[in-house]
Amino acid sequence: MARATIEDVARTAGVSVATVDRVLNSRAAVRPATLKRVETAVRSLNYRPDRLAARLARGKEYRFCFILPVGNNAFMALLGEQVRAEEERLATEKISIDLRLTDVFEPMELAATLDQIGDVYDGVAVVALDHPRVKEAINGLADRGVTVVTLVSDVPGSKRAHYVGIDNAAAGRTAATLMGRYLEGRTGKVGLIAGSLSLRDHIERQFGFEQVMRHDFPGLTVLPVREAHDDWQRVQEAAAQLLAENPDLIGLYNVGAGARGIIAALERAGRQRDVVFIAHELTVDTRRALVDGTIDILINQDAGHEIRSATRVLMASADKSPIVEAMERIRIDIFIRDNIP
Amino acid sequence: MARATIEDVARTAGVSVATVDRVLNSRAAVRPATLKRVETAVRSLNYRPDRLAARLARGKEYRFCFILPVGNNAFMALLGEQVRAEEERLATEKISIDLRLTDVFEPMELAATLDQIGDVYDGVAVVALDHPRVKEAINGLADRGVTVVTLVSDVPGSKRAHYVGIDNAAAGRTAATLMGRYLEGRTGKVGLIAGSLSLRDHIERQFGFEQVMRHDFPGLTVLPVREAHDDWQRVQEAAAQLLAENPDLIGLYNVGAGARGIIAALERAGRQRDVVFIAHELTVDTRRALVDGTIDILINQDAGHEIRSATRVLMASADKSPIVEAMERIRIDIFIRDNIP
DNA sequence: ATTTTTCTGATAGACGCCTCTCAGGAATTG
DNA sequence: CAATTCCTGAGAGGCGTCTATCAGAAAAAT
Repeated sequence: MARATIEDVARTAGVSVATVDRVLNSRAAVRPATLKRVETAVRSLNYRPDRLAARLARGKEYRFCFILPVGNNAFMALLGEQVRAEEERLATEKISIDLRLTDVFEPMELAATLDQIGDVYDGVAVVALDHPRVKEAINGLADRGVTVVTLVSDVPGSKRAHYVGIDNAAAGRTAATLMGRYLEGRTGKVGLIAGSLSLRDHIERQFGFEQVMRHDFPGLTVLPVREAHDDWQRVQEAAAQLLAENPDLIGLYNVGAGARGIIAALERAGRQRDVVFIAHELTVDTRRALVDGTIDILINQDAGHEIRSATRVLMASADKSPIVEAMERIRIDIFIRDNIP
Repeated sequence: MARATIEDVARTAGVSVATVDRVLNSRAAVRPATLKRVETAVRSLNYRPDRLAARLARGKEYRFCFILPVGNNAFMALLGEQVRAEEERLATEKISIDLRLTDVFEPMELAATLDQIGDVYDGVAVVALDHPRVKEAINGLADRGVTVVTLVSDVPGSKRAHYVGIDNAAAGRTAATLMGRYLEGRTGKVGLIAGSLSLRDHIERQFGFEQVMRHDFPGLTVLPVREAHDDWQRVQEAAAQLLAENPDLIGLYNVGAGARGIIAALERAGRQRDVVFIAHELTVDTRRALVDGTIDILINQDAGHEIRSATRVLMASADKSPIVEAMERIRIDIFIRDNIP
């Protein structure tokens, strides 16, 4: 009942181990008849090479590179921490991970970083900007045989092998539905603050949010979006202004980062309780605000999960093994006071 | 820059490979002085044995057993599927998993099943009932050296190595807060239907729910819980009765399984829109009802994640390797129409 | 039928670690 | 100081797969 080995396959197929290996790893030409016999044996024994032994024998050290944005973005810092943790964890498995920081708001710089990446890496994971130049750089890497995975923000139409992140339009719709239900029966204005409208994830969230708002909650008026570049100080200014100009503001959705600024603005105005505030990403700031009641709902993507998923996908692509779809789907987490992890 | 091997450690410590091995696997007595030298070398080289090579060399096939409840419980069926999927997935890694079904509502039967489990297994994962006899059986297994992990429902105070599941009191509080916010400003009655009050997870959820309701939403009156044994037909009867007796029922929380029954009752009474309905676990039935709007909020625990987490924990315990806490924490997922996976 | 060309078998040597044996050296006891 | 017990070194063999080589067998081409 023990697992079948390559020798068992060879024996039942009546061929040598070498031939089985030739078939399995398409190493050399094998006559169709022999090929068929091997394949039959593999199936009948339900043989699948032992991953551990294979990796050991190949003796290959996988090298991956993660490219994250620089800056004082709490969520990105979290991602960075997780990359380091993953690196540490995978050190026992012949996998090394490098972490590079670059300016996300600068497509040219990001593209240059991508271009420079040598062929030392088997795979690259990048928090990307949806820009033609960046797309081109990603395609260049892919053409050179490097697996590219986009992280958090996708570049659709590029040759990236996989996108690791949430469905941002759905996240926006989620925010809208919850906002609408929390404000059920009331009328008033809802404000929106985004990082940058050149970040694909932000536009998509905004799109989803406004779509649901318009369709399902006509009593709520969505104000024009304000851009604040994911910098909490600029976010705070925008929020303060929004609050001052709209005494009847009853909802606030922070599409991007920098929730800290809104928290400060709300508390300064003393309107934490009056405004339903929905933000993204669980960080030290948002966690506290959620417990305090300043933030009513937090929409989150699990940074640790994303990093681990990205490496799993890169590994699978490196040794051509399949991935478990369900395992790699990043969920849109909803956190309220009571279910914070 | 390549990873250090056991030979490197031996060399820098000035001892033999055998001695390093003795230290690492506490195989035989080693003089304190030598031990210290080896430990220093290990640290300075940041040596950590290659997991793959170790597992290969040990050549051990791990055998785990999962014990799940029989019956027509959709969530449990899902768990079963996931066990089978995991078994398939891990076949390439020398890990075999058996699945046994037993009646959860019968402590004696469950305990008997646990007692019978031979020493063939390295680990057991069980959806347990919190009952003295069951606790005893779990302790018996643990004493025999079998790692036991409780799944979905815990048995506190037992010698289980780990609990894989959500914090059910928090889940109950989560349900209550969302219910309260959705019903903000309104007054009326809220009904509760549970599976069995001898299931620990159900009591805890109920407890959490009532706690928050009482404290934060005095305008809502929680009716006495009804038990319906997780059977959708009995659940339907209970729900129908509840609806008939309480025309001012505006909220319904299904603590256990059998949401299908409530969905049917609500639809038959034509009150899907008037009652805020919160249920647990994403299944084909609840998914549809969520999309339709009959269910307003679904609280979920990811079956796939739980099964994978359980095997990871069992494996880690088997080869004494550490686990990543964050990876094994089962989240309380909140699903609304818009973020269903 | 003979010469090529194409397949196949046998086998050895990694990969990094585990497990066990055996002999000899070191420390401990009397 | 001898006798005992305790440590340590050296090394072999194995885990399941990969990679490579080389000779010989089978098929294809001449």
